[in-house]
Amino acid sequence: MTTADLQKKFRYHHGNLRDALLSASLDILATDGVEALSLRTIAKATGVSATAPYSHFRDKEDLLAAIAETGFQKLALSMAERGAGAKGAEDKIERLISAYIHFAKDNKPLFSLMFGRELSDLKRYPTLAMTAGKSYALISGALANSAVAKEEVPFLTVAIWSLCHGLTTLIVEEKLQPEKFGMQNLDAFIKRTVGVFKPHLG
Amino acid sequence: MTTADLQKKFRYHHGNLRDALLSASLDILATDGVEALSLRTIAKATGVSATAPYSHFRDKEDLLAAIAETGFQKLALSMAERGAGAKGAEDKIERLISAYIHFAKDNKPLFSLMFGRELSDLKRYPTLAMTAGKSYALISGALANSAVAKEEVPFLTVAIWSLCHGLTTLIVEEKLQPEKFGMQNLDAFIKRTVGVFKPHLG
DNA sequence: GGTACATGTGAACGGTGCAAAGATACCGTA
DNA sequence: TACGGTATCTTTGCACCGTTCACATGTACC
Repeated sequence: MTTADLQKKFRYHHGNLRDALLSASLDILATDGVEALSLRTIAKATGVSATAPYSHFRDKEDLLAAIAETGFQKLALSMAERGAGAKGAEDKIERLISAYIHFAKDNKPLFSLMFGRELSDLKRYPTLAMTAGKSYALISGALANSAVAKEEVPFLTVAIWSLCHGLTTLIVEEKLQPEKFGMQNLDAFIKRTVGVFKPHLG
Repeated sequence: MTTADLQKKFRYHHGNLRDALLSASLDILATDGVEALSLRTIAKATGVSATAPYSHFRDKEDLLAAIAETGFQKLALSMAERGAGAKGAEDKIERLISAYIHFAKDNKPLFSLMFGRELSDLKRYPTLAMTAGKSYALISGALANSAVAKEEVPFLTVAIWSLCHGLTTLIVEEKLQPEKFGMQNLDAFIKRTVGVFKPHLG
């Protein structure tokens, strides 16, 4: 650690408390779940007083929204990456959904925060809503580039998105155990599921 | 109010505090949402001390589980009723899903409690899990009575259930506005959605 | 150099779930 | 009918929570 870092560490102003709080939050979230995310815990983990976060976030929900937003960015990114090398619409949608579900499985608490009831009124966070829309746009885009009729795209997007999201939440919140349905492999199950839409993909 | 009722009201033992607490909880839930459901609020609404509920429930989660269970009963009942007069498997599934979504729309806080993160470990509540399974069994049963091949039933059940649940949560938590997708009528949209599965229903 | 401002601290308030100890009513048994 | 045990309910108190307020402390700019 350089002397500059030390100075930064011990001076009154933190330097970049906002990011430090977000980073600490993500750690706590990943290890101890959403219910362990209290402002006091986060502040303590960042080495700062309990009310310091209020200089950077209007209230707790505001901080959670910022966390959720980074989550939506990661989700959209991982979907985009996974869908990049796809061959054909069906393959692309399979990949997008697979990325979606795997992201949820690998980041359970974060995912449940993103879609939970913690963020009550999304209107308060227009940025968040926009970021969240990216994943949706990926599916919609895949359909638009397929043989599907233009006017069918919105409906099919909603249907596929719903199926994907429902499956994900049911799995993540452990309301559904894939292995109980003879689904040895999650991706095989996804492939089969997307296959349901085959007759509609043109 | 009869004298017996008055005596019951003012005597030390409440009579049936457990049910009274549940009933008060459902009221608070419906009017003020899940986040307003505190043990103190519930107790006060029932006219009883803050810790009285602990004679009937192990902890708060235990009480919430009991509430959720009544919710699952109502849900299964309303699905069964709605699906009773169905003609054919497709019609039946349409009706079941329609009942599911309408129940969620008419009981938003209750629904979000039933499927939220408040009930962390379902293993603690075997009764709840059983009751929750009834709705699932209705869809599964409809498929079993259709022309669908036996070995296809579990997969299709999961797929339809996921689609249904995903659509519902996205609508209820206002992540999706049906009218934005040219869905003037929710039931028309459901009909169209179930239509996706038509080629698979034999 | 001084002043405005952003950023942090500390104490305090009302709310929460919950444990522990005590009071009270009911119920089976003598 | 009297009694003792038990289920039920109250009171008190603790630790934690989000949030507000008055204040302290650095930073930046004229």
